[in-house]
Amino acid sequence: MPNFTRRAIKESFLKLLNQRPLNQITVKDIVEDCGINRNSFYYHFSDLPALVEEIMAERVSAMVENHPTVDSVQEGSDAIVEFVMHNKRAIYHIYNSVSRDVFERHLMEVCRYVVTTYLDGMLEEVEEADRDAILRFHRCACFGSVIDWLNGGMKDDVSDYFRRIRQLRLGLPEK
Amino acid sequence: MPNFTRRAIKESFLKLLNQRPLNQITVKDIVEDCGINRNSFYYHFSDLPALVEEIMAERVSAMVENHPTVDSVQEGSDAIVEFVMHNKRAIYHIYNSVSRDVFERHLMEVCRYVVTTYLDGMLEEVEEADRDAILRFHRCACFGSVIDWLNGGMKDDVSDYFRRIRQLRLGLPEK
DNA sequence: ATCCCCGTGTCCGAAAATCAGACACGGGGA
DNA sequence: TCCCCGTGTCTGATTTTCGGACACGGGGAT
Repeated sequence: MPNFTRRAIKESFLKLLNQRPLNQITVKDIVEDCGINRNSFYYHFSDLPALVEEIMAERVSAMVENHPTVDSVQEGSDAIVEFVMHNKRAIYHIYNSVSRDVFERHLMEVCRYVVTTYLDGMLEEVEEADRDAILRFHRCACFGSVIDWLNGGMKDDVSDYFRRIRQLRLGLPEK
Repeated sequence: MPNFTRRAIKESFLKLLNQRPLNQITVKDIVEDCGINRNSFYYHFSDLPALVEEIMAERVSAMVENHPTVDSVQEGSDAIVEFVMHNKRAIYHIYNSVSRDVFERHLMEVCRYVVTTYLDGMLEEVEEADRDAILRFHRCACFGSVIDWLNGGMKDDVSDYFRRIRQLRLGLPEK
């Protein structure tokens, strides 16, 4: 549980990320913000990209843990919406920066988790190849919705996008 | 700035203090809550009363720093009200425990600061002995208001008490 | 082009903080 | 009375943080 410095570094980073884009945040800024020695930063993280990587991975697993039993695609997408809306500004800065790939990779991982957790049980009688295709379709739909929302200036509520997807039920075999 | 463990101890303590009275909180509870070794607690604080003492003192100075230029008794009492209302449950548990004296001592210090900061300038032509008496009266009035509020079950808004005091202007020489 | 400032990443040894493990003490319940 | 549990203290090992230094490279100024 300890390693409070490690946590303080992350908090300072996210705090700064809510103020300006990532490429305007230096290691020096972070260590000065939480008042620690610069070497202590490098003791915990090899460099700044490593910090970004860890935070992204952390958010994914935290979200998964907060919704351990996703028993409906509603709950699943709610988790994604909650995550995205709560970290709105930080996501904006990460997305519009050199670390876009890191964010997209983890976002895709979240979508994969949510979609497979819910849909897998509904596709038991579907052939393996078809099932993979359907899951991939839904996963990419979730992912793309968030990306679209980001590119659209983050104006609308993301949940609208997901609601539309659920209503369409594209790629789902008729019962 | 560092010493994050020290801060984590305080946060855990206040967290627990929002759940149950102080005499039901042990050192063991605190160290387990923030996941540190028990010795690390004793490294930072000699014992639990010392922790209470430091937190109280800290809140006083924080409040003073947040209102560096109290240019009206309105602002001054607002600071007290804000402090009291924001730490409602914690104050309740501290007040109804063995550490009541610690709380009262620091609360009185807050009132002293607020009252003297504002009233001192208004009492320049008053004699030394009278000025002291007037200041003491107002200081104790602020202090007593909070105590009264605590004893009354913390139901009303404390600001009502202060408003009444300001309206009465007892002990203030007529201009 | 050159200089210079600044952040980076790395190293070192010193200092501080955290740890595990033990001990005696005292209060309170069985 | 015995026993459990939290306390407060100690020791030494380990981890973490620190200050200070270094070379490197990019970018702005001259």
